[in-house]
Amino acid sequence: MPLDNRKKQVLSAIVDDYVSTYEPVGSKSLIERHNFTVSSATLRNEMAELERLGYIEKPHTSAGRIPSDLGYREYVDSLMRYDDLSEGERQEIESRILESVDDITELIRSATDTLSERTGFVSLYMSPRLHKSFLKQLKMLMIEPGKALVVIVLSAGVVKDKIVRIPNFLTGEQIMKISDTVEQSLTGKPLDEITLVTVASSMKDSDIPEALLNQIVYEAYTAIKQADSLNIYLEGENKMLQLPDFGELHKARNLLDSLSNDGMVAGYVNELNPAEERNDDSFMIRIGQEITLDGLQDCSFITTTYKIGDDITGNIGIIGPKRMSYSKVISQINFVRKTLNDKIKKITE
Amino acid sequence: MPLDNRKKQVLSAIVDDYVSTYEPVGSKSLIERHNFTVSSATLRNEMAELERLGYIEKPHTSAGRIPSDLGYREYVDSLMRYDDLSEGERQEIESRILESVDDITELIRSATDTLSERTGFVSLYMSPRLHKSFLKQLKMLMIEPGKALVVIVLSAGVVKDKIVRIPNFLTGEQIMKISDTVEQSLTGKPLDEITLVTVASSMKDSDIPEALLNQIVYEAYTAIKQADSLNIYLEGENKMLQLPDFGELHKARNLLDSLSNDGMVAGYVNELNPAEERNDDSFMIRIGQEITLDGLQDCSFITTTYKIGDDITGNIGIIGPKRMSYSKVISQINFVRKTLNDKIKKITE
DNA sequence: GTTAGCACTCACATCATCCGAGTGCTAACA
DNA sequence: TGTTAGCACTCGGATGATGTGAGTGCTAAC
Repeated sequence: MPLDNRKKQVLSAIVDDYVSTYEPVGSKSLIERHNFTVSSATLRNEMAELERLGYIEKPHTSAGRIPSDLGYREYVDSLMRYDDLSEGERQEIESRILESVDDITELIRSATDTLSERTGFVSLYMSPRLHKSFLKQLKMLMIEPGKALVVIVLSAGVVKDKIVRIPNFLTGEQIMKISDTVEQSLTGKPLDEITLVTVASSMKDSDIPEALLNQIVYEAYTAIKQADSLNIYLEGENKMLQLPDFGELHKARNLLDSLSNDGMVAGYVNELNPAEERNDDSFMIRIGQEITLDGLQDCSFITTTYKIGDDITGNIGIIGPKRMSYSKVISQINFVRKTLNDKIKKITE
Repeated sequence: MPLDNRKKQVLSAIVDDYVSTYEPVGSKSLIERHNFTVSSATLRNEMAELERLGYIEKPHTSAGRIPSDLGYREYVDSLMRYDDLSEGERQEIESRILESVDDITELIRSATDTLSERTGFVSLYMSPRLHKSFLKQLKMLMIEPGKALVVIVLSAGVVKDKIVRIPNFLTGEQIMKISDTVEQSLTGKPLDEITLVTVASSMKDSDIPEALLNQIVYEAYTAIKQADSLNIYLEGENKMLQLPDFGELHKARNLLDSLSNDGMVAGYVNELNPAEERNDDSFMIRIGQEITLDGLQDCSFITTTYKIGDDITGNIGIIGPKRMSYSKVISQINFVRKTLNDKIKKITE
């Protein structure tokens, strides 16, 4: 049963007030701040009803109401109006995100830092998911006997490398030859189609004794696979301590302990990415109890997608208190994403 | 004027008690916990004297005494006894520090993580200082027109790379030739002797028009210099919130805000490294007000040095509350450093 | 030089009290 | 039937008085 119009107004007003004051809002202060044409008594009735429906709740009997997770959800899904950034804000963001650097990672990181600075919350990015990207080059460079550097160039100019062990007696020329062979047979293949078998079979005509190749094959394979590993970068954890939401020490502890487990957070953010083909402009939003990560039930996740070329995507977003100004934050993320994508495009031509 | 024996005992006992209880220690509880042969009244006299000399202080009139920074300093310099780690502890540390990986950075990081886990404090490492290391290889790899990867191999097998812009029309062969030329003239040079002029002059006999080389020269030079940039890695910030020392929110905020400024901390830790040639076993210890970094005056820094080969050093250590068990922490750091150095040696042969 | 004794200090915990913003409910009103 | 005024009630939080106890410095005697 959808909410009637006045209930929507009331809920929206409660969320707005609570977000800006961080105090439970009562019927009387609601009247004072907003242009309701009815009396506080009527609002009390509406509020009682909204509470019965689960959209708002009371911290205790004699206090005002605060939005429940369901209330925030309703607000985000259908009540809030999107803010537009001012020209000044846009310029600030644009100038803050570095583009001079040729390293895409630096670029993404600066976008993430910008997000944290502008929202005052934790921001994050996930490293690009490369399994859809294809191999453009693979070189092996002898570093010293027994040690080589594998350099992998992927579509959109993403470069990864890894030091690997090789048999001690292999010479630089042999390594080059091997790497050329492997490169030739793998070039153009998407990363997720490259398996240990693919790599091995690419070398079966080599004049290096097969038994000796195993180690190299394996190392080259792990180097390729490692390029596709999932990393997360978090920025601005300390800023969360400024928020009243985490003003009690045990809450702050909980929060930071949870966030310090990078792997868990990365896994969760990754899960949020739904169906492969989707609208890039959309946001993944998780509020309060919707979050299945221990210790982050007072938070909300808002993430979206950035793109490198056509095949490679990653996530960028924020983790903030669920009591946040969703419209403001979303419009910030939206513009940062847009700017980031533009600048990535510029760099990768 | 050095402290007489009994004063040393008293100070030492006060530090020990305060560290373990986090409560100001009074004359009576001092008698109870330690085998003093004198009465509490005598201790009170000694304590009044120690206070006059600046080694201990009172939080307020009717409380016990706590060590001052000077008191901790005296304790660290001449009163404490070094702990030995148990066999079990040693084994735990040794097994916790990865050695399977060929990446030295991973190895150092795991040592740092171990430190944080075992002390419950923030641990840190500084990236290796490479200016003393010498260039062993320099390769430029064409990635796509206008873009190349510069790979630098330094002594002790340290590898760095950077993507650089190159003139669009240069071919892969030309790049290889250029990089061979540069490599030939720079190999064996310590990093801090490589300047823009050195790099440029290495190419003056090349058959590429000089004007066009400028960009490459500059990029190669920055790639080399960037390899020597100073990075810091901090681990375990969240653990500090568990400590009573930062049990008040504003203190916790202060602490985390200060620690979040990586650059400041890195600069400070770097400063702590004194004269170039020094005993590697030594520790840099800074206590409370001795620390010139804003917001960290309730902390102590304890850092030491790790080595990669003969030319390359870096720092590893902890930042904890100044009220810490110095002997325990130092022995942990000491053993971690030792283990780390051993494993680095094993990896680099 | 050491010690027992004692008056004094002061942070902290406990408890009682008060205040006020907010609620639900009832009865009257449009 | 929906709206409103009025009212009794709730309860968290602020305020203030009080008591407790660990600790101190000082003095005088050993």
